Amino acid sequence: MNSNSLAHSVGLYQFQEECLGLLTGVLDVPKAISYLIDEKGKPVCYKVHQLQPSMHREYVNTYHKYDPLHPTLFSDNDADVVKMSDLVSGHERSEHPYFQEFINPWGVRDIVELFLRQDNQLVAGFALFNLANQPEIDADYVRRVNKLYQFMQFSLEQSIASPKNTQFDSFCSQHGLTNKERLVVELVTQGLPNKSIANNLDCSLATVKTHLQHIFQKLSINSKNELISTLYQKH
Amino acid sequence: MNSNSLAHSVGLYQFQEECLGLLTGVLDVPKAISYLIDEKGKPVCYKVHQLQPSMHREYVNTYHKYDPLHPTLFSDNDADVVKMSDLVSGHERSEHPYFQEFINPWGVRDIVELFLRQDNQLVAGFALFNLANQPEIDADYVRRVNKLYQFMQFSLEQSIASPKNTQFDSFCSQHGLTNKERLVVELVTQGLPNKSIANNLDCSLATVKTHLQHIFQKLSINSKNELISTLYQKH
DNA sequence: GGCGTCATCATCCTTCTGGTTGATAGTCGC
DNA sequence: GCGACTATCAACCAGAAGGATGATGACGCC
Repeated sequence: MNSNSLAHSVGLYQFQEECLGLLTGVLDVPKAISYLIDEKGKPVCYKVHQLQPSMHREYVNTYHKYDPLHPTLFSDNDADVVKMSDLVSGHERSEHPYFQEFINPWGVRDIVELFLRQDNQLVAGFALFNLANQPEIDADYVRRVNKLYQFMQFSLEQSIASPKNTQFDSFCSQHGLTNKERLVVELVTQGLPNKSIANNLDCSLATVKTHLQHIFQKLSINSKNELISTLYQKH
Repeated sequence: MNSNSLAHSVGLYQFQEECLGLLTGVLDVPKAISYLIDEKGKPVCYKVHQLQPSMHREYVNTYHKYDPLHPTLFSDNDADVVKMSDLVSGHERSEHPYFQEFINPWGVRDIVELFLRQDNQLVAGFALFNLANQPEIDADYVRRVNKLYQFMQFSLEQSIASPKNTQFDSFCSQHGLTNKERLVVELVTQGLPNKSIANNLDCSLATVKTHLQHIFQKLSINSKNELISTLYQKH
């Protein structure tokens, strides 16, 4: 277990939700989506804001591989707030199937993507949509997004170092939980049923159950209920 | 800040600065001021944003004692975001020296004050000014302030360790749980399966399940997992 | 007395969980 | 390369939990 990925599961799930609420609550955002990024760089735990499920499905099934804002493209640099229109030429915009078949038909003019990092590694992303029937994204909007981003990143860094999370961390290390197992624990503490956990992690129910089995064994417990209560009683 | 309050507010100083930056960066705020609140309820560690030193001096020397938004007035309730114009009558506004001599001459039309709390105790405040030459504060502005406040408070709770004083009683009363139901909730938080709960309460499994049904209805949840997690996270 | 609430229990049915076994595939260290 | 660990998934089963409905006795209230 390396120190990078250690950071992954620490309270991120709820943090992500709060961030999405902040962005959509403060800015004029008709659609937005956020995700965590697992140890392989894959987006998981999607949370959407007024985004059609069918649009998301199209993206996940097909178009994600053409996404010029896909997190894997930004894992090795230090990009934080990126605007799609700054990256894509007019030619691409009119020619490439990603735009012809996906972005344009859904009425999307532009997207601003935010990347949160821990120890220089991507851990979460947020995509804010700008639609064709809206005012265009201007410099002031970008400035605000940057301000919000700055505070989110600050808050994230604070949270990780906080006693609450170091306790969670040491709890997990104490019992030798792997990264995936930690993430599962976190989702369990949110009160989610296994099916939702599987959806969030984009894996099968069987996998979730196997992870749980291992967690139960490592902690010498028998149920998710016990997991939550032991977790909170230690704190 | 003395050593006492330092212990109380480790990390708050920078947190306050970041919050002020967030508020002034995202909202249209011509002047703002923030402060921490020491153990006696006194504002300390002022940080200003485009606010004239002389105005601040006047306030600190003289007018603070008339301030209808002064933190001491809100320490015993759970006010979070407060607008001056909601508290002050037109009569006061035109008659009272605080307005005649201080607020009005400085061109201030309205003020929105935010109060951050830790363990139900005030720890920091933020005053956002609205000037006479600006658009008036509207509902949307207040909504945005509330969103920002919500995230600030969340971030604070994440960042700073605090003995989780889960007001269990108030939680139960809030949702109108009966005594038996409270008892069931308590046993659920111990991670017990229904059968054990039944044994503990010396009643049948069916009864426990009925109690749980009622609890779930009252809290609008679906499972014991959710029950435990809402209990620990929301309060 | 009648009404509402609370606590109690039962039955029936569906879904979710936990436990087990077994299998594949990738990574890491030696 | 080999073994240990990790992540993934499948199938199966027993038992637990969730949801609906109905019923009974106790209590307090107007």
